[in-house]
Amino acid sequence: MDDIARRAGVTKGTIYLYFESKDAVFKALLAESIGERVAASGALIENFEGPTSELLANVLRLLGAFVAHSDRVVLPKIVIAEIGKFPELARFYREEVIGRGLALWETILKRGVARGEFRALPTEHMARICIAPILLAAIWRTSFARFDSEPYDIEGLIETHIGVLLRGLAADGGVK
Amino acid sequence: MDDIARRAGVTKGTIYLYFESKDAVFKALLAESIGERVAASGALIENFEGPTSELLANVLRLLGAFVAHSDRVVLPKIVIAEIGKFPELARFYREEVIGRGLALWETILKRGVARGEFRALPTEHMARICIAPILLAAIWRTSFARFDSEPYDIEGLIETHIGVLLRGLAADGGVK
Amino acid sequence: MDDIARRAGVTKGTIYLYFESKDAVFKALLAESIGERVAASGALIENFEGPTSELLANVLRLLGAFVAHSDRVVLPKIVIAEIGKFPELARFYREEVIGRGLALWETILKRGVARGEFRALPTEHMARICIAPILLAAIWRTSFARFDSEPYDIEGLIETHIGVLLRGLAADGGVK
Amino acid sequence: MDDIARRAGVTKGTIYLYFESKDAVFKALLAESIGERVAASGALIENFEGPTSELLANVLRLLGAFVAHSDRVVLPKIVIAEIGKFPELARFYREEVIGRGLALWETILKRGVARGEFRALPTEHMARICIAPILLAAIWRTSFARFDSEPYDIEGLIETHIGVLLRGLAADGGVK
DNA sequence: CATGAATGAGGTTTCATTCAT
DNA sequence: TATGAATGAAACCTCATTCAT
Repeated sequence: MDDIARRAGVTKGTIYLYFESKDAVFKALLAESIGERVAASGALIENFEGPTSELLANVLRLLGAFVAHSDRVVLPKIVIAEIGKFPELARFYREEVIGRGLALWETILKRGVARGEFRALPTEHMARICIAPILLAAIWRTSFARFDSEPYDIEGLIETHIGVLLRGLAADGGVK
Repeated sequence: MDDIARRAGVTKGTIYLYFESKDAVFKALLAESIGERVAASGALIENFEGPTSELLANVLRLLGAFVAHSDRVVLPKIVIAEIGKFPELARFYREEVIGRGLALWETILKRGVARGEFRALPTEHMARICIAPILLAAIWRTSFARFDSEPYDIEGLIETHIGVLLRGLAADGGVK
Repeated sequence: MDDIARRAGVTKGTIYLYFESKDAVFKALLAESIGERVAASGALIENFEGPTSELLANVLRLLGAFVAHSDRVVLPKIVIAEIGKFPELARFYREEVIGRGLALWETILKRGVARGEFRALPTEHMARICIAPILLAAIWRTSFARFDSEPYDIEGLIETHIGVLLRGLAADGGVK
Repeated sequence: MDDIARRAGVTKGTIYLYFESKDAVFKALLAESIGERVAASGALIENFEGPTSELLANVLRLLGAFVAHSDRVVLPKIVIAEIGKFPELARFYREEVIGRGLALWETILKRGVARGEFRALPTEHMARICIAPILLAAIWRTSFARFDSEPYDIEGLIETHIGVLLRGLAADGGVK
């Protein structure tokens, strides 16, 4: 908390004027970070008109940019690190962030299947496979990037992921 | 440390006879957990004779089983959680575990390309894409599984991952 | 202080315009609560004309009603609770409240002795014995009453106290 | 806790090796202080053979000596002071100390009535009247004694209390 | 006069580490 | 070699007090 306070340019006590507890600070951060993002993504998905492959690539690039450049990328790491002491935080993250995120991915995947673009694969697994490299990149950037002389190319990772994924998913075998 | 000591059937003080610090305990655990695994995998890869797709699937299934059933699955989570307090641990993990793991995956992928089975894609990214769902499953099991009424089907995830990945990687477009 | 401010319908800062410190707030509260009460009691005692037993009973009933119904009953508890942090408060209470209260009781008791109604007993002790059940009731109401399903009958306590006390004090052995 | 630790000649952390919380420290202190005392008093009362007036005086003198000389006399004050922060402590004290103490006093009083020594008065009130000067003395010694040049004569208080009380309670009007 | 945001010392509690036995 | 009592720094949190507006 001292750290958070110092970065905010205030003292520890001040934080407790605005948040009830450390838990609450994280929750608010998560809610604010995710709420808008999920809403925006939901709208984007709903209104998208082109091929699902393009939609899927767009969403992945959006998330990739977030992980590559936003300060909020620390959130997954914080949640994992604090779970031991604040179990309630895990529940909240599980439901509000992961749950809603997976739901969106399932929507995308089902759209692809319905339009005859994607093969029908278990969406619960596919949603996780889509997101996994994003999570890995987030953990990478917050935990290990400091040891590398040159920054890891997250955008390159995402493009490679998109390429392999779309080919792997394609209904016609991925050939053009 | 109390916890660790209790499970080991000794007292906290005893641990410090064998390890210099908490850091050192984790390091030893990592080294022991990974050392043999990497050595075994290295040998397996070196000696494998069949198609690389089979090799890749075998390794993923091995890792999947590890994540699904071993107690050691907690290690990634512990490393992420403790990084804030023990930066040295992160460095060690980065080099000894991740570094060597990625090297092995690059070996597999290059073998596939060399044999004309896989397309030539940036191996630094592909290695991470291969491993990402494994990491996700590890974090899932250690952090969020408790909130789900029925356990998540990690083996199913791995099989789906293998299916999509091999198709996405295949040199001939993935058609059979 | 936040609590006090909220109940007063102002904010914490405002209190410090009128009082120097938390100490000062309590002191003022004590002075105001007790000052008038002691003055009134002093006058009542001075002007009373009937038997001292009646005077004593009247004063006890007055105090009993105060303890049973007034919000100010919290004062003794507050003083006891805050003494550790505000020693000056204890000194003030000792002198202004207890000292003057005991003096009044000694006046009553001496009146009874002088008029041949009461036995001559050490007034320093008798004054405390008279007041003790009142203090006990105050502490009871502010600290333990919440655990009882039905409220404790403070008026009953006072009447019993008066009965026993007058009999115990009576010069003629308490028989009528 | 720092204070407690310093007086015990250890550091704050050490206390937590033996007690779960501050609450637990108080509870243990109360239980240990009172448990034996109540048990002893219970036995004393049960086995006493003489007149109840003597029994009552003995018990009061015992308690008086405790309040006058024991360090444990701080307990009532501590309970009252900490009630705001540790409500559980109040419940425990109410039940284990006050509840059992009042029960013992009611036993004594009923014995006196049964033997024709005491008048029949509401025991719930009488028990409190018996104990009230003891409580007052305890609070006095722990909170206000420091302001007096010469120590207050607690034994004198108790003797006076006994004298007045027995006379006030006596079935025959208190005359000898 | 009044506000309310901000402070910082102090409170309880945890835990990696040490050391006499 | 092993113990386990003890430490002390650091964590989260509270609250009396201050001060720019």
